[in-house]
Amino acid sequence: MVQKNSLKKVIVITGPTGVGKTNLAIKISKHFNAEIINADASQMRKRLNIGTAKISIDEMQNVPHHLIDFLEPTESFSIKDYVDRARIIIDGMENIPVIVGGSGLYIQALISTYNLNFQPRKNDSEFDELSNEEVYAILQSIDNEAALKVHYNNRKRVIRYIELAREKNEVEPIEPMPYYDALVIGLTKDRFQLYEAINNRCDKMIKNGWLEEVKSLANDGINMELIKEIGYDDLYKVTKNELTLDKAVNDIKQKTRNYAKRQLTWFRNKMNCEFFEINNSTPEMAIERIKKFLYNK
RNA sequence: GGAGAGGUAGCGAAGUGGCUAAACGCGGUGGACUGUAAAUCCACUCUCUACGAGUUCGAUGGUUCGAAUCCGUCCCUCUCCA
Repeated sequence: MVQKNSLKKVIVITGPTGVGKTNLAIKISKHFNAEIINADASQMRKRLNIGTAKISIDEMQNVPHHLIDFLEPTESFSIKDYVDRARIIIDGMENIPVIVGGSGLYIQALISTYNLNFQPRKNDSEFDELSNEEVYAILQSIDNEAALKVHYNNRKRVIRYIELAREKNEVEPIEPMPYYDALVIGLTKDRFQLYEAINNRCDKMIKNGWLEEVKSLANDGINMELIKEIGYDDLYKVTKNELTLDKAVNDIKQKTRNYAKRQLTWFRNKMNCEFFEINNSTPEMAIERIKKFLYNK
């Protein structure tokens, strides 16, 4: 059993999209002379700048940033890749690591001992001809316990559970435990205000040239269908005159709001967050809390 | 002023005498989720003291054992003609 106080201390700043993570992270990092490790899957990708609200070099204010802007737009990447790279960076870091982002699963996998020794997801077509119910029946027959955890319509997860079940005997189980001593700060905001912020930010992104960003990607032959980040496909359709800009913008706002809600569900139920309501708390309060966590004072 | 069409739950939209508290879609809310996670999926959504009860389908008055559905009157919206 690893003693908790022997684990490396890390700060995590998470929260739904548009809540103001970046801003707070910079303030905190400057105060503690910390370094930021990005935990936002979308912001890892190069050239998806405006649409993912990626921090600019200026905004970084000389705070070192890691694992941001390093993947090709459609390059495949997984949680395991992320965890491996992030841990190398964090474990070798002299300064305080501040993990910032909204990809809950990535954060969870990074700060705890997720079992990532299984084979990655395959792209096999074994199940192509089968209905959801039929695929689910296969899972039931080989691992009924796993089957009870998914809905048969959640095809992606059902298939993944089949893959895991087939490997189960070859992979050593790992107890879920903390990997770092993490203080997880979850930023929240009144729902209505959060949605307004998302809407406004989306309008701003369009003004800042998001559509041009999309055009440039498409012009360079990037397969736009492989970009699953919210908005890119909608705007691509606008460039092809398949959708009006107005409609696209509305759809994007809608999808982003839905996404923020899903994130909140995750933070509430899957992560051990200390929530900071952004209207009722100041960066100074967060800094005080972090001081207490780091230096026990 | 005349002729037509229509007013259904937050929105769009079915329903045209009992099986309707009212299909379906959207939105909203809650939830699941250990390898593409800005993904994938599920549930709930008139009200309440909630395995039961109470109020709904523009308003109002009727017909009927029974109406969102049939009839009268009124109000409002849209299109066309003046």
